[in-house]
Amino acid sequence: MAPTPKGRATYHHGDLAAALVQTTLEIIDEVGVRGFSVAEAARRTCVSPGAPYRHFADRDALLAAAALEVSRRLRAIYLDTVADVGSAQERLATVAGSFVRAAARYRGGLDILFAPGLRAAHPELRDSTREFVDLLLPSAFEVVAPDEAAVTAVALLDALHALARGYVAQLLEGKFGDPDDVVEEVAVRATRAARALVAGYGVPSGPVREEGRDR
Amino acid sequence: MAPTPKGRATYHHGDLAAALVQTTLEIIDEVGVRGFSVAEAARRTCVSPGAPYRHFADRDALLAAAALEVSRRLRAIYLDTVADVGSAQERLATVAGSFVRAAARYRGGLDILFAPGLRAAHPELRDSTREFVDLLLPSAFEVVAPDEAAVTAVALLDALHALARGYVAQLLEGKFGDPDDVVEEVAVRATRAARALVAGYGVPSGPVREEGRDR
DNA sequence: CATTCAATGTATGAGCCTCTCACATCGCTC
DNA sequence: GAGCGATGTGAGAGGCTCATACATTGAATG
Repeated sequence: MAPTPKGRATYHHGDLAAALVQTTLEIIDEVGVRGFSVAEAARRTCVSPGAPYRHFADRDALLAAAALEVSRRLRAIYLDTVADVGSAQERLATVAGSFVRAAARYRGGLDILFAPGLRAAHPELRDSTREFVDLLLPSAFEVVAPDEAAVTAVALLDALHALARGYVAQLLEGKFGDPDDVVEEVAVRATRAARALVAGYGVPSGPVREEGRDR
Repeated sequence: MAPTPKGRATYHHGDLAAALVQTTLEIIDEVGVRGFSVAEAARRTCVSPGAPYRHFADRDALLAAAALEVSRRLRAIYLDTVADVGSAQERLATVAGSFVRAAARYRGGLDILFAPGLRAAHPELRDSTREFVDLLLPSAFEVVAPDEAAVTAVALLDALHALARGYVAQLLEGKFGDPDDVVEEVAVRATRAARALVAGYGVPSGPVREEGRDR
C-alpha cells in the first residue's frame, strides 16, 4: 500500500523541484558544496532518494538550478539597492561593494554560483551572470570615453566583474578573517578599487599611457 | 606471498606522496576536480586504494597538497618572467597578465587552487597565496603615496589579487570562449585593468573623492 | 462520471567511492 | 640480525549517484 511517506500528506509533493532548490540552498549554507548530497536533499524534503532525478538530470543540474536561484536573488538586491544611485561612476563603484555585502548574506549560494566546474558545464549559469552584467552596460557607456565606447565599456564591466568576484572569493574563504566581521570593511575596499578602475577607463587612453615603463 | 603489485618493482613505492600529487594534477587536467577520485589516483600510481590514506588524511588533503604544488609553480613562473620588469607600476600590471597566461597553462591546477571549499578548509593554501602576494609588496610600496603607505599598499595588492583571480575564473569557465584561443587577449585586458588600478591607488586620495555621489 | 495517460514518486539495486582496520612487508637502527 | 616504525595490501562497512521497473495520482477526455 505504501502510505504517503513520512513527512507528507499527499503522494505527490506539489512542487518538488522548487522545494529541492530551497533545501539545497539551506544544506549548502550549513555544510558547503562538498558536504551536499542529492540523497540528503531528498531526505530533508521527505521524498525517496530517487525522486529528485525526476526533476534534475544529475547532482550538478540541481546545484546549477540552485545557483541560478541565487543569481536571481542577487539581481533583486541590485535592483533594490543600487539601480538608483546618482551618478554612473558611483553606480558602478557601488555595485561592487553591494555585491560583496550580498556575498556575506548568501554565503553558500555564492560558493555554488562560482564553483569552477559548475559554471564551465552549465552555460545558463554564465548567461545569468552575463545578463546581470548587462544591466550595468548603460552606466558603463556613460562613463567611458565616447570613441570606441562599445569595446571599452564591455572591457570595463569585465574588469569590474573580475574585481568583485575576486574580492568575494577572498572574503568567503576567510582570508581577511571571519566574513561576518570584515564584510563591511571589504565592501568599502571593493568600492574604492572599483572607483579606481572606473576612473582608469574613463580617460580616453587611461591615466597611464600605453608604455608605462618610462613615465 | 603477495608479489609486488603490478606496476612496481618493490613493495614500497619510494615517494608515494609526491607521485600521488603529480598524478592528481594529471587527472584534474583531464577530468576536472569533480571527476577526480582518490581511488583513480591510487590506480594510476599502481598502489592499493587504501595506500593514499597513509599520506593524506582525506581526499581534500590530497587535493590541497596538489594545489600547493600548483602555487609553487606559479611562484616560479613569477620569479622567471615578472620579477625583473622595469618599473614598479609595470611590474604590478604585468603580474596580472602573466597570471592569466599561467592559468591557461595550468588549467586544472588553478581550478583546485581556487576551489572555494578547499581554500576555506586549508589555511596553508591561503598562506601560499599570501606569500606570493607579499613578493609584490615592495613594488606596491613604490607605487603608493607615501602617507599611509602601508595600509594602501596592502589594499592595492588585495585589489590586484582580486582582479587577477576574477579574470582567471572567467577565462577558465569559458566566458570569453575557448581559453586557449582567448588567453592572450584576456591577459592584455587584465594587464590594462591592473594598470588602471595601480594608477588609481597611486594618487594620494584616489582620483575620485570620498563622497563621489555629487561630483 | 469512468477511463486513461502522463507526470511524479517509490523500491531496489548495481557500481563506485571514501575511509577504516587488521595484517604483511620492508628499510633502518642498535 | 632482531626489532620497530613506516608504508602497503586486502577486505569491507557505509554512503552516494543514478538506472530501472513499478505504484500512485491529477487532469483531460469521452
